[in-house]
Amino acid sequence: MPIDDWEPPAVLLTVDLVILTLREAGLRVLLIERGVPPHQGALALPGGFLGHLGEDIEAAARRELAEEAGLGDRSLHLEQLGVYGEPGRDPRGRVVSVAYLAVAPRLPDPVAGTDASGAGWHTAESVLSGEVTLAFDHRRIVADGVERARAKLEHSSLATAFCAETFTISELQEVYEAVWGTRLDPRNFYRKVQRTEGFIVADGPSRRTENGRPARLFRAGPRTVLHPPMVRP
Amino acid sequence: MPIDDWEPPAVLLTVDLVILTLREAGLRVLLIERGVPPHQGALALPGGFLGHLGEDIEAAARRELAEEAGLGDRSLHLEQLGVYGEPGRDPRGRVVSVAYLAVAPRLPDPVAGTDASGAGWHTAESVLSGEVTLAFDHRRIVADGVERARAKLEHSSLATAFCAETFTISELQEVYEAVWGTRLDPRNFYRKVQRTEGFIVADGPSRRTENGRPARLFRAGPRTVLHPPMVRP
DNA sequence: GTAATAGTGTCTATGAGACAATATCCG
DNA sequence: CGGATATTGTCTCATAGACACTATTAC
Repeated sequence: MPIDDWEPPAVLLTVDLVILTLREAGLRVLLIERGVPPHQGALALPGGFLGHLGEDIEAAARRELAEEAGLGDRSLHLEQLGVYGEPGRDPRGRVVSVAYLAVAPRLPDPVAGTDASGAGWHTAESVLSGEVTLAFDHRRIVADGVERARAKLEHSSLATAFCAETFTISELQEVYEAVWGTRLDPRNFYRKVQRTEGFIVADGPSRRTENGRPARLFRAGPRTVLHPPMVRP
Repeated sequence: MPIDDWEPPAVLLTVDLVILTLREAGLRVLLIERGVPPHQGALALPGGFLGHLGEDIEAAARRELAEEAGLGDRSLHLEQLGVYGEPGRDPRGRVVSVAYLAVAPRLPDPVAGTDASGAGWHTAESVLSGEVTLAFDHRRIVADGVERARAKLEHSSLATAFCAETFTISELQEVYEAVWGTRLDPRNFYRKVQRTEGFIVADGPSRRTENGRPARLFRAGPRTVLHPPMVRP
């Protein structure tokens, strides 16, 4: 019951980033090593406080993407994941965090000092299984981010955000297999993707050196929602 | 670039509620008439500031559900919708709002003073079309809430949250038709829902007076995610 | 009986999944 | 040529959607 001179309480706002990408062994999430208390030295998601009172929240997310992950120039997929504001989640006081999900194409190690247990790309599995311990409630945020990505692969063209500008259908299939953790039939996948109007559009005639027949190149099409959806086995 | 004595800025936190239900003419959203500036007298979503610094955000949402909507006792579906924190959205300063989506079963007029243009259940259509004007960015929040509900009807058992404890299959169908704004074939709907294991379970043998053959009664089953999903036409 | 709604049966078109077959590269 | 991957073709099964039909109430 507000009294006459009641003033609403003010909270500290942070953004946290779940940045996903694909590397050799599959789905990875970018972790940094905290340089300041609390949880100094522990692994955590990139992120930080709102820079100033007038900063837009998504702008703050993009700023942290640049500052903490070195992913400033690129225009990667970024979407809001949710708010994590449980009292007591941060010893510095009432800190409410807005989590964002970012998806980056394959790229070289972005952060410095990637020693075995330090900052860098960790497999999603190692984080979700608890093999790697994160500060705050960041493990839960990663879990929510991975689940969001898995769900959006079904109904949106998010998978193309894991790929470079142009890509082959097999590369796109690897995205689905890595994020979902399943195997898909290349032949059925091929047709399914092609028949989904506007999902991918042909680019160059073909590419590829490695081995076997060269594959055609595609790029992301105009469609962002998929009808019918890709089905998770 | 943080300087040595830099202090993170503090923001004011509010919760806003998109409370959906079904009434005669279809999908409705609960709006209140603002009693204080800014936008005094205008229609807006129920909501308000965090009560005190230690209040959990979802708890604040439930508190507002009780205080502003008179829906305290009931245990309705409540899920986080997202954060709306654009600078300038609220003239009182930097106000960041966490929006929640609530779904209520059919119930009598909950709030007082339901005059034509005042507080009460407004059709979702009138809000989305702009026929009814809302304060702040609340129209966008309603749009996001409705779209969330539409999407979740496909893949979750959210539809049962629009129904009473027990319901008939036709009543469940009315939920889908109202939220999606489409017509469905009762016969195919009937089988589809029945074949989705765990979605609904039989309750009483039958009920219903109105007209025609009495319908069997069901209640929500244990399953919350639907495989395969209900498909939006 | 008729009107009305509940519930069942059946047919068809479409898409998913299995998998054979062909194409095109490397060596 | 053989090995590898890309791409196409075909078959089968499950399901969505259309819709005839039966069942059970009120009048």
